[in-house]
Amino acid sequence: MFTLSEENYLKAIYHLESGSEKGISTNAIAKSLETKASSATDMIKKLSEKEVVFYKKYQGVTLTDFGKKTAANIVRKHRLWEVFLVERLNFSWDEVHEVAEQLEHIKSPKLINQLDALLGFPTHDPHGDPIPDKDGNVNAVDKILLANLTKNERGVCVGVHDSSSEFLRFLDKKGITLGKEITVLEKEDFDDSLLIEIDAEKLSISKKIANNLYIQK
Amino acid sequence: MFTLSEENYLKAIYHLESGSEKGISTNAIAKSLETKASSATDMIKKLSEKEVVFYKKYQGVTLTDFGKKTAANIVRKHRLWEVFLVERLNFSWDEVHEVAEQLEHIKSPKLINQLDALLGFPTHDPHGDPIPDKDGNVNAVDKILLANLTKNERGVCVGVHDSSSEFLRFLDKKGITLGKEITVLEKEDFDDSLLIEIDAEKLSISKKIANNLYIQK
DNA sequence: ATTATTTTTTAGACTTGTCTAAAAATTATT
DNA sequence: AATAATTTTTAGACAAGTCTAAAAAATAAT
Repeated sequence: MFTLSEENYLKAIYHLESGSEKGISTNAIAKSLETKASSATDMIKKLSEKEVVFYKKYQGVTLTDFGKKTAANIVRKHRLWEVFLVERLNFSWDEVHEVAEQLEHIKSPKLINQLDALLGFPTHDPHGDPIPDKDGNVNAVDKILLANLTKNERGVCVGVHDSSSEFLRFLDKKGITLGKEITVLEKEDFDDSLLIEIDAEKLSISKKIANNLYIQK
Repeated sequence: MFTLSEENYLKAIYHLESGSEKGISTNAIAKSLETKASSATDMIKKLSEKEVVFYKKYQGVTLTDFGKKTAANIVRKHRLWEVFLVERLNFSWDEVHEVAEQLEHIKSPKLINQLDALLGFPTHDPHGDPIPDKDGNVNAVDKILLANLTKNERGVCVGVHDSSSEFLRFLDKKGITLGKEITVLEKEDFDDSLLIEIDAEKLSISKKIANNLYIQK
């Protein structure tokens, strides 16, 4: 069994690992958890003892298979709870993160399996992120950043990279939600902004926004 | 804001207070939390600092109004989650306690208000215990122990005193559930056992059972 | 009304998870 | 390749919550 702190470190390492081939640095872990490198080192040693990470001094860490499965299960719980909050408790997608951060640590296999069933075995959370299955497997989808579409290309909005409340509320304000179709009408060389069409209306989108929205062609 | 440990102490004191006029002894608190008296003393001091209990050395503690409200809110959350687990996630009444002990510490007023609404503003948990409202008020019902009924008296089963899994599973086995009507046919002086009628069948009930079942006349 | 027993508190220690400051190792730079 | 800069680790300290053992206070018993 893992403590709250151990679970948070595992989750952070899990997220950092997707998207980098090498071991995860102590500094990266510390930064992502808003703590100090020395604290991260201490915890890494503990996690290594518990055989959820491989660790060699100064070489960073990688999750073991057991570690991956454990971390994926925490992410699974987090995302299932997010679905529950949005679909059953009228939370909006920018309100769920904090609460899910708490709920993900509740220990009860029955609870999470029943919740999964109640929600109809959802595959994605409200931000479009995939929900790992009971064995920790995730269906990777071939989504790309809106910024990588070329002129006249078209796709469906399927996820966000930045899931901060600020960004999500911005999207709400602009009428950009998951499932909507987006067409790139223009790409502006000057500032890399995009002119897109959504709901039959033209909308200008900054580079920053385009780099945080996932599209499926 | 209160730590997990502080919340558990508050809840224990809250439960001990209902049913005793005087201050709650250090020993009683320690026993109910399965810890040592010295630990209880330490925590009592901290709770006193935070003004949720009145405390005078060697005199035991009582909850302040603020403490009562805080504790009642934890109990409210515990019981609402129990209802959710039974009514929405197919838990049986003997499985909910452990999980609710975890869920009761989740901090999100919106979560608990929405959950309350989702469940249709229930007034009692699966064991018949009343759910405090947002202000911490509880509707005390005039329930009495089955053991206190006299021969030929009749009432509806409305709650349990002991809510251990063992006892609850025993009741399941005997077909005794909340809402059922029970009539006392005989009281046996020898061992204080009862002969009751339930579902038009006769059933012999030991003193211990009769002292753990609440009836409303 | 003393003495004995029980309860409560204090004192000091231990664990978990964190921190700062300094030392050691690695990586980057010239 | 040697030095500078950065990263990582170690050492020692601290807060929260717990424990054991001993002291102090309250209660019970003779």
